[in-house]
Amino acid sequence: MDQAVIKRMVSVQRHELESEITGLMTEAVLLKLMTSASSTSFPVRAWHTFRVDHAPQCGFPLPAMNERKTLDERQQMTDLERLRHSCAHVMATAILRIWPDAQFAYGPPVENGFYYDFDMKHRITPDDFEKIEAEMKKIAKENQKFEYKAISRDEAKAMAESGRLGGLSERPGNPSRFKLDLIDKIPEGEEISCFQNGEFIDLCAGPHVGYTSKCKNVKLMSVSSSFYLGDESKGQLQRLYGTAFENKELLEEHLNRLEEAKKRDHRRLGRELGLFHIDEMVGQGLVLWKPKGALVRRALQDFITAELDKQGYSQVFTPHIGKLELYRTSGHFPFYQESQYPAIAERDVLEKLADEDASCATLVNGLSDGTYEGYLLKPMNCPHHIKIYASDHHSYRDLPVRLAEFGTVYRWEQSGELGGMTRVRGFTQDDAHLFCTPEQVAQEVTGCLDLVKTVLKTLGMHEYRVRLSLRDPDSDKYVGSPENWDKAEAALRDAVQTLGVEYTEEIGEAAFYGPKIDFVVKDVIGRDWQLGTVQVDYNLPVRFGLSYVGADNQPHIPVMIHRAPFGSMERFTGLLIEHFEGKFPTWLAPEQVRILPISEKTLDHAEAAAAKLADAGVRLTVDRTSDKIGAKIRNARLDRVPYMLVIGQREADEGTVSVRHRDKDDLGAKPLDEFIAEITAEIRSRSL
RNA sequence: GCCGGCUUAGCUCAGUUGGUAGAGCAGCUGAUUUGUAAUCAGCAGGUCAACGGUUCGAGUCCGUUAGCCGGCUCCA
Repeated sequence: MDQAVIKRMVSVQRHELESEITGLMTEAVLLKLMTSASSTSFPVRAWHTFRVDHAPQCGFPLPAMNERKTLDERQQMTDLERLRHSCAHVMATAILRIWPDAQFAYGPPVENGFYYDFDMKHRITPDDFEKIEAEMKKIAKENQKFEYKAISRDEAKAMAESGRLGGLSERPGNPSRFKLDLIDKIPEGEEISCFQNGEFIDLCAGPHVGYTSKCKNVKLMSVSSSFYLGDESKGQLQRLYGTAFENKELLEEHLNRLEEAKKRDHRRLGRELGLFHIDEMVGQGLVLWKPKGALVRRALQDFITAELDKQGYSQVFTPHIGKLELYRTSGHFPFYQESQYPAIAERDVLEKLADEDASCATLVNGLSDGTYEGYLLKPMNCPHHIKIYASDHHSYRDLPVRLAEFGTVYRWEQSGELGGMTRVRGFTQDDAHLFCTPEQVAQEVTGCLDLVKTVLKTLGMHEYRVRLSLRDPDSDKYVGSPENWDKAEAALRDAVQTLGVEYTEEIGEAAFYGPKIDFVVKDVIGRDWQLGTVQVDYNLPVRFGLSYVGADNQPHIPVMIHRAPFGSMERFTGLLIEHFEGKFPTWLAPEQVRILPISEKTLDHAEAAAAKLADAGVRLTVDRTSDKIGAKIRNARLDRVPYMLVIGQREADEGTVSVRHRDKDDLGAKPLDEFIAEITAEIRSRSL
């Protein structure tokens, strides 16, 4: 184990021993922590898992590439995947014809196409695409046959050594180092197969289409970098992405869809609709909610707040910072320093160190090991909520205690990770922590899941998947008793089954302190984003020495549930913008009605109608420009305003408004009062 | 953080082989008072991301930095 890691572990364990909560920790946990400094697997993996799984804002982990699928599994490709995988071979052939030094690693089909990872001297840029595509089309025209061959391990190695595997048989080059490694990864006794098309032979389990002529409807999409087998230490490869379809029409349809998708990108719509802004001078990943975006957020928060009131939550407010001591106790400091904004040292400390001419390192180390005290921008809300719980004595009769807050947290995400509203450095979680008895866990989790489901249903978001993350019984990285784990997992499984949606159970994906359920949705360019999450936690209550008095008049440790139905307001709103293409349902729309007077002559009537609508709580504006009615309608539609009310002389005389919906065109004239009744009902019911 | 690409007016983009910046939309002003997706005219708007270099001369070539975009890694 890395010396530095051991050192940090020991320091935290010492700290834990010294802290008053230690006495309340279970013997099992303590023993595990004490013995773990010499163990090779527990602490690092446990902390790693904590780090990966605990945050409500999580992406979805990529499938482990080094987990070798069996031959059978690999050969279960759909026809389209088979075609795309074959295109990857054609692409490799083309690249080798142009740059014979290319070394190929791994080239699977993926959701919307295929890629191949390779290493070579020349750096591919989009300018090269045309050339490569032309060569690929030539290869398709040559109509090479894909030929399967089973070869012995020695043969395979010999071919790779001479550079003929994943290289050009006619122009043997250096050893194919990735292929050599991949051969070693094939279990002894398993068949080693390769496929040859024309001059190109590749180590490959297949399957492939019959001939390269099938591979003519291809398009190279983008080039990027990757690591061999996803391992940073193994050097950087170039990854060239392409897509392919059975025919030209399907390919073009796909490309058109991508163009359409770009138009609903929340970064673009956010700017066009004036919803949010991210300013270089404020800081990367720090979202400024503009007035219209703020209205959307307020509507969402009002919605959640109403649901929480129904379900017996208590809303709380906590500060944006807390003492380092708080995060030393929770365990987040100093382990996550690299993903936190640097700590804020106390003024006295700074003055003292300045007098001593101390170095920055002295300050940083002192803050890390607790010599000096300071504050941290909160990276999560749990510790603050825990302290609210701990500030009162609790009987089992009081539980569950449900503390909710729209809590803003700050995390120093890597700069390359930031983007739009979906991955940011400051975000507000619609967070809550439930403290309950072990017996109450199942019921509380069900309640949380119902809330997530209600939220997603109300917003018409049906395209999500649910992941139940369980522990790996063969691993020793989890804290808590197996009985508690069984209970927690059973409770989560029962709960997720009542959801009535499909879910996947993923062994080994649990947090080290407990299992969890995540809701994952896709953005317009197909990336997975975790939104809602429900997590069961047996660990933090122990670390903070939480307790309640049970029916037996003895102290017991409560179970904590972390949950956030939106995940974060920023991410959720970003995905919502894309989901609705900016056409928010009326209850969410920042501008619900725009009144369009035909001319200035009816402006007074328009203003009178506006006053009545505003009285009824409708968000509206009046278009006072001297544009013609056609232009006013066009502008309102571009702004995605749900309802337009046209008021001309006719309407003024009759006391009506001509209603136009952004999607349904002219709905005809009706009395203003009737429209007000209809739209307020629509808003109240949060109808889609 | 890593690899690659990009950065010209508020937005979308032109700008030949280096010869000191253009359009459309938006904005502003004026005219127009209009019946269901763009009325007309004028005006204004730029240290060509920043800094440094090569050159008689740099938006254009080279370097550094920042930001953005796509991946990778990461996401307590």
